[in-house]
Amino acid sequence: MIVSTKGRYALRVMVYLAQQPPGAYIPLKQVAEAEEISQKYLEAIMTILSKAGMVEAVHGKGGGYRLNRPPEGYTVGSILKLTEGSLAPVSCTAEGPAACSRSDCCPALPMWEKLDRMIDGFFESITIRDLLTGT
Amino acid sequence: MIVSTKGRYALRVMVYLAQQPPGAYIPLKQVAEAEEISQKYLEAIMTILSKAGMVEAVHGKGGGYRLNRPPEGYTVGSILKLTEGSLAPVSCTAEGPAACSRSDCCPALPMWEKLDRMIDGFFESITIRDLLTGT
DNA sequence: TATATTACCTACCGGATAACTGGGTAAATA
DNA sequence: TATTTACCCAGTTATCCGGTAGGTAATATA
Repeated sequence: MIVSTKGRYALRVMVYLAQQPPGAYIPLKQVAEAEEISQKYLEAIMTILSKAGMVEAVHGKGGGYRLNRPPEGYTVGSILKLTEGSLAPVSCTAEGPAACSRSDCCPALPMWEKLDRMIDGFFESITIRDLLTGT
Repeated sequence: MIVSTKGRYALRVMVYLAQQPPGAYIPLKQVAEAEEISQKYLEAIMTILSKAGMVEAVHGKGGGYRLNRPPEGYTVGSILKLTEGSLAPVSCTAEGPAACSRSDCCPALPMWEKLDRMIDGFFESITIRDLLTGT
């Protein structure tokens, strides 16, 4: 599976936050209830997004999360890469120490690389705004 | 991971068989050694391909496997779908009892469906011959 | 007929990962 | 000071991937 619930939950939260009054901080509890997602599980996901600067977090009463850019400022790819780690559909295209030992003679490698680029281009061409408007 | 070693091994075996003398039956042992793949693991994969009519199998001495079509008669997609079961990058596009309960209001569903079609089209447009010739 | 060679079948196993859950601590407000 | 929130860490359960072990059935050759 190329995209787990982790990444899909992250997208749903971003879309939900984009639909809230501008500037308002939304507590996680509200998001979890509205989206019917385990609050505990969401905590881990939101912390990733927060640390990466995708959302703004405020502790304490009246706090919560909010977007710090307009919805078109987030590509789907940027969010998925954060939460999923990678969008690569196969391990064959890994470089460095994890590289495949047959990469220099593998007849399928060019295909995997092409697929990699295609998927990356696909997700980078879509923003949270596109998801909102159904474009 | 959208394509596991199972599917990748299957592709490598098909490419290997395509490179052998036409009509010859190749024992699995030879394939496993040449491709450095666990023979036992390959057995399970080849049985799938054989049952689906992708290769011809002959028992006993002098037996083995061979292709029953020219290399361009096999799409990469047809082989991967067999061994992987599905090429879907997310479970969101599943239908029937496994369908997502939020499918009627999910803002991301159209995106997943589009990705599904894109990946399917990609793999169906490539044949074993393309892998052989590097086209 | 006996033996070697091959495909095929069933069952099992260890490790990794996904998807949570529980129990805290730290920061901010009322 | 009490409450509300984000954040941190450790465990848990189930699933699946990749592989192994030990057989049986089919075919050829001596």
